[in-house]
Amino acid sequence: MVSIMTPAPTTLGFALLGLLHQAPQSGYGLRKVFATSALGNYSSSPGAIYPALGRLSRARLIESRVDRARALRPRRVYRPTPAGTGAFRAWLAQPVTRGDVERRMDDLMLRFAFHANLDSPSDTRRFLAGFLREVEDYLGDLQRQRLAWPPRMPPHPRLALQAGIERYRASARWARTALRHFEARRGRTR
Amino acid sequence: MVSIMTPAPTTLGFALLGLLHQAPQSGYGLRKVFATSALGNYSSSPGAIYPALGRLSRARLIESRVDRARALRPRRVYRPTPAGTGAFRAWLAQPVTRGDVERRMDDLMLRFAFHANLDSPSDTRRFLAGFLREVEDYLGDLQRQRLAWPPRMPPHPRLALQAGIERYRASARWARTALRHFEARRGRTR
DNA sequence: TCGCACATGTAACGTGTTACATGATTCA
DNA sequence: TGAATCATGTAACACGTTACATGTGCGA
Repeated sequence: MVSIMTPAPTTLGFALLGLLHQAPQSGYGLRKVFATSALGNYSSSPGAIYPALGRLSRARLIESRVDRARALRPRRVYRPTPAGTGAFRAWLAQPVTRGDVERRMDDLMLRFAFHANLDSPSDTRRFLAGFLREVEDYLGDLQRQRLAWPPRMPPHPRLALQAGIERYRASARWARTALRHFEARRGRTR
Repeated sequence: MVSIMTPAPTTLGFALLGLLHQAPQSGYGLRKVFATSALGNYSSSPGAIYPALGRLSRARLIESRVDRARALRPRRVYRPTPAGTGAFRAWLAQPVTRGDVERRMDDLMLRFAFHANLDSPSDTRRFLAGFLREVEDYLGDLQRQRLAWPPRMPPHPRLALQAGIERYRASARWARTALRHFEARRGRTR
């Protein structure tokens, strides 16, 4: 449960929280993960990471201790608190909204990737089913827009719309495949 | 030519500039366009639009006059200046970068759509060729990442990567089709 | 008369970006 | 000796979001 009165973390905050669920780490370690892994879309700049860690700390979602293993170069190592684990799980289990698929596709894929930490196939299926529903919905709207397009206009805007349609079609196909993957595993999860 | 010392407009600024090239409009009119058309991803909130118009004005990229057609309800109507037209064209003709395809796909599609205003098939071809090159480049990286993935990991992150790959594949296919469209028109443009 | 569309703005707030600051350790 | 890496942070800045403020004209 997130304690009331603290604003919800941003996507960057949840990404950090998720990484800390895989292994407690220092700010510098987290920066390296962002700089090298496919999460590279998210900034690894210290001006983003350290304040975000500070906010998570103040919200009591993570806690830190100073690691003096090598005495002269101490690192501050962060780990999630129980409240942080709760907030993280709640974030993962959030229903997929129309706004998410319209504007926050990257966030959605991040959330999906972190379902690996949750290890709850039913939540993953719910996520994928919701994702597919919203994508198909939006796709319908886009296609209706294309049909309603005034003819005899320059081709560029229509082509730009078409690009979007094809990207969302690819997402829908992906979701159907992924859903089959997790349907197949239904009932026989460790 | 953009006068030196004024910072470059944001994407929202260029979007406004582009719309004003189609027809001079008031802030309210522009807001409606954002609220109703497929540009809906960009915010139509007054707190974004009006300050952006103010910045464009200060940079002398647009100018405004007060329309008193119906006297008691005046509107401030904006139109691009010659400098604004120059900046807009320069924005459209900018080469597509790796960073653009990685993180600013929406901006790219907006730019592509506004090529309709430019009406220069060679610029459009250059844009599409650059776009295709960078997308294929990035796709190569993503696919190498997938191959290098440590086996025996939970499937979620790999599937998230796969989703990205398929979206970019769709973009590459789209670009090839669009490029053929403009190649076909080569030489016989009005 | 009520509420909606027209029309333009400002203020507070949070966040990310860029750039800077600091200092130790390791390796060529 | 000097550069790169380890490690943590701060400050200035611009931007978008949300919410608020203000007032007219028009149709039900």
